[in-house]
Amino acid sequence: MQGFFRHYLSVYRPLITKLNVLLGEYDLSYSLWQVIFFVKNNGPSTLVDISSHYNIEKPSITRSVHRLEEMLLVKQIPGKDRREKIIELTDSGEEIYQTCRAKITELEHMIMKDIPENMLEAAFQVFPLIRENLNNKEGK
Amino acid sequence: MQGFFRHYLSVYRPLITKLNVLLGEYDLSYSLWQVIFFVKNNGPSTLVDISSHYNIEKPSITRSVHRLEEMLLVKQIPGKDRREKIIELTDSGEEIYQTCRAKITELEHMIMKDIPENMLEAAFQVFPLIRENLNNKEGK
DNA sequence: AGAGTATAGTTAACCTTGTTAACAGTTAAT
DNA sequence: ATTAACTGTTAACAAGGTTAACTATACTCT
Repeated sequence: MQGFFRHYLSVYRPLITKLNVLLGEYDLSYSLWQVIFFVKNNGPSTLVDISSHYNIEKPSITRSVHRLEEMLLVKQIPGKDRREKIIELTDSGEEIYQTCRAKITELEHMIMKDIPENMLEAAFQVFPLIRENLNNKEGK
Repeated sequence: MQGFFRHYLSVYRPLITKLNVLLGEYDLSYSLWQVIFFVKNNGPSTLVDISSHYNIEKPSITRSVHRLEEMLLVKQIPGKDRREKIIELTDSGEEIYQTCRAKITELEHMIMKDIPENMLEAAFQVFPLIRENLNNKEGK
């Protein structure tokens, strides 16, 4: 099983490139998409929510959110704690989410074409386990 | 099987971070390691060899190779075509290859701990197939 | 043999996306 | 009431990719 990382990583650049081309049509990139995706699927969120979920430092999230605000895909809503900035998708944010989501799913299908179901299944399940192990090592 | 990309990508940052910490002990990073790895496993190579294997543009490879030369891990050897720059590992390059290779394999084992063999096997086989599909879409 | 074309590598300028450090404003704790 | 902790922002930086333009060398082909 030597070479696991190498095999894993060799997929990364072609994949992220394709995703960025796809999202680029809507002036998005995967890093922006991640924010949209999170807010859509977790409801109104603070920057810390997003930051800690993806393990990305706050300044990076600040930047992404600012861009999404400029693009009017995301807006701030009032909250009790006035330190926090709570954001949610705007209507056009929702729209673009649906569109991109569909396109990404389509791409997923194309990429998994002709690959046996059971293999994909197994791979699919492996990722969370690996991430678990990666995190555990962290705390050790 | 929706969410395949997301699951895949959620592993990337923790993994590459760990690798970069590991390699950082030897003043390397994964991008430099890729060059060392390629040259070790493919014998003396030109920058174009490396560039086209990883689908990374030449200037990026130029930069990496220059760094490795400064670190004396890689050296140029004479070739017939005087446009080409053919490089191979130096002795200390070989040494550091062996060391890092061992460390990476060790990390691989730790990360795959307690994950059923058959799942890993399947995942392992899936990566090349996915890359294939990604590339085919390219040419279409 | 010479003109034009193709290829290898380099340099410079730039972009994206991450990081740290320092700070302001707000809330919580003692 | 002070002090401590937390949220978000800004600024400066780093890694690692890109494109465009260039030099030097090799190849092609009448």
